[in-house]
Amino acid sequence: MPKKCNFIEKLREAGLRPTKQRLNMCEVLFNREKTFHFTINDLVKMISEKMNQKISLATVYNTVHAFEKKGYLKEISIDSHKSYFDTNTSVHHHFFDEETNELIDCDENDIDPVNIKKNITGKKINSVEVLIKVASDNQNQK
Amino acid sequence: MPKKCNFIEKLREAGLRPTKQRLNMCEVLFNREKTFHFTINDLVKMISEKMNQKISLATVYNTVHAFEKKGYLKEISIDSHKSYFDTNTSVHHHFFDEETNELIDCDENDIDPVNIKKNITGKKINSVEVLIKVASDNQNQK
DNA sequence: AACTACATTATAATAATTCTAAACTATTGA
DNA sequence: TCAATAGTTTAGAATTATTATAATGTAGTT
Repeated sequence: MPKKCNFIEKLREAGLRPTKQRLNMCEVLFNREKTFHFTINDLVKMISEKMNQKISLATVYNTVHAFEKKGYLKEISIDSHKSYFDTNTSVHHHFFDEETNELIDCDENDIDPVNIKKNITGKKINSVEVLIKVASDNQNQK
Repeated sequence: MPKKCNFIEKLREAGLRPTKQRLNMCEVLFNREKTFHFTINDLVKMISEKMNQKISLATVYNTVHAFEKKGYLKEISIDSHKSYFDTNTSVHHHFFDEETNELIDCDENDIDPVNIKKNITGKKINSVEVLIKVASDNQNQK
């Protein structure tokens, strides 16, 4: 688990000034065992609760976008109304539970690599993302 | 290519009343050789141009959502700011050109089926979608 | 310490989408 | 055929999510 000083480094390396607000956000986002998914709304709540300190909504948007640009966060878009960010920025896929609105990481071992046989001419592939939408299986209860 | 009467049937079968507006939208969306992708904005423009007739924005939203619910359209979400609809509702994947903002169907032969080895317990898979983000390959020019 | 560039903030502005309630229209059945 | 009714369309208001603005504040540099 990284300490505060590591976040200062982390921000500096990305060319971002280590401000109070950014360090608070780093604490909330990265000072934990497991990576997780959140919406901007979730995050604003988490910051004000955990840090017990006010933060401007604009700052949260700015900082999330700065972090995304620097590769500290990844956006996962489900549909036009559901957009999440992921603190796990490695290449991995997702399950999305359409009933609970829960986004769940897909373990690398649970899915075979996606094999693209033919790409578009003159283009390079930047990313390949699989989204598996699931819901409860009620066949048994019927 | 379906004729107007087919659209009346199509709508009725889905439990939607064949109104003038919905038939116009069917013309614009489904009376063509190839399936295509559009945003709500695109569609509003297309209707007013092609049909030479005014349509309320609210109606376009309502109708697109009704069509989506009935399986006539599928939403493809790229990120929180880019949401497309697809008149091709079959299971297929997409390329997204990050430079031109163009969404391109991935031919079935160009990608191997995605093999999910382990699903979440108690859940059934509703859909599996792959999104391949591409950009121009400038390595040669460098 | 003072300067400069960048950040934060509250608020305003914008954009996308949904709601509302009145007017309209397709369907049903007398 | 015509009235009843249930669903639909509409303009505009309301809502929500996000971004812009401009004043104030802060980090890094000299």
